[in-house]
Amino acid sequence: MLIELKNINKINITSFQNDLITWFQQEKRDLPWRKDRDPYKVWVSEIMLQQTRVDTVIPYFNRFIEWFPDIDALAEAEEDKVLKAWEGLGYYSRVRNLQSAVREVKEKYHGKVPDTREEIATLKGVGPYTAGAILSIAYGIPEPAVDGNVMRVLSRILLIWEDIAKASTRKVFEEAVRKLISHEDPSSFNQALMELGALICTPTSPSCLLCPVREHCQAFEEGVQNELPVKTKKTKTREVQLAAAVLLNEDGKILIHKRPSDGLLANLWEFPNVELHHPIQHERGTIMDLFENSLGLNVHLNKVIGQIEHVFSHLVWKIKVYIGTINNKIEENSEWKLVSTEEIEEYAFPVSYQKMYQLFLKQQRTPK
DNA sequence: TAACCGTGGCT
DNA sequence: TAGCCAAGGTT
Repeated sequence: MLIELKNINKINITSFQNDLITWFQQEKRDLPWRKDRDPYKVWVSEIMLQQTRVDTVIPYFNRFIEWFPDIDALAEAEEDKVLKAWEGLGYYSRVRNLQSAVREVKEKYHGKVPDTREEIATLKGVGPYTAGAILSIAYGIPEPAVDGNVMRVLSRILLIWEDIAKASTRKVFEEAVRKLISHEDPSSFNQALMELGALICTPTSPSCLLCPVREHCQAFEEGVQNELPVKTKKTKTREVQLAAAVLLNEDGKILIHKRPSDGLLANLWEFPNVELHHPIQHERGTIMDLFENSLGLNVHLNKVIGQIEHVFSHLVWKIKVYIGTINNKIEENSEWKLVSTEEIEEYAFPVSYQKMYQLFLKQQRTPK
């Protein structure tokens, strides 16, 4: 760590801070979470922005703040409505953790978001980056907020060759930021590093000729900006075969199921489905048996209406989609619901099952 | 440490 | 197109 950071001595820190912050003040994007420094809104935006693009987040952020304008509103909301607000954003545990943490802030901290790293970092879903982001942006405290942008930018400026895919590497950059950060304007400094990474110092083909801190950049000086940062490749995804069905009862209502409260897509809704472990199970009759065993209901699968391939970050679902019927009377409870096509809009589904529902609607429009 | 946890845009 | 990538956190 010390060996890497010797390159900090080559930086004129005051000049670097000034060039970076001046550029940021002139060029920063007008984003909805930059309208004020409300710690709650900063917090919501930082959670949404985790592994998610700015353009994707903007409409979600606006609607989320409209539905849940403050800590009280989110603390008191139904989880199903909170998940509906997050529908399509991905990484759904983020918002369940956020609501849990907001409730803790309401009860334990009288509704005020903590302003120390020790306290804020204990909140669910608030890791080292998010803690630093809230502390610096909402409270003006000079704490590092090291995300992928910051590691990319500083790896180039300081010529740091450590693998940023390794979790332990983040500490190297936090130490660097602690030495570089402006104590006059920590908020602008941290945001400027990220903004620079997003707009200028991009992963591929960085716009060095437009860069406000080019003269401080050791990678540019050596012509190796395209070799940084060092990031090892991830392992490839595994494949899961599923059969899923839109099942209608005698009244034309659709059977839906709430997923378990942990693991993939936790607490989101889905259509009944079974995993196909062996090739032999791909016969329709066998799949019907699997459904009946899994649901404890008399199921008839009418026909296949399509095939869906859905890619997650670490696995691929290949879903054979059926339309079918159920004869038995079903007891609705917290886990199983029979819903009309109007009522279904109130439930949060992952994108894979939204695609499946679109297949069903298309089938309804063009019967036989 | 490395796997898990989503989605959509880009090359 | 298939892989890479984006303001990470949890286990």
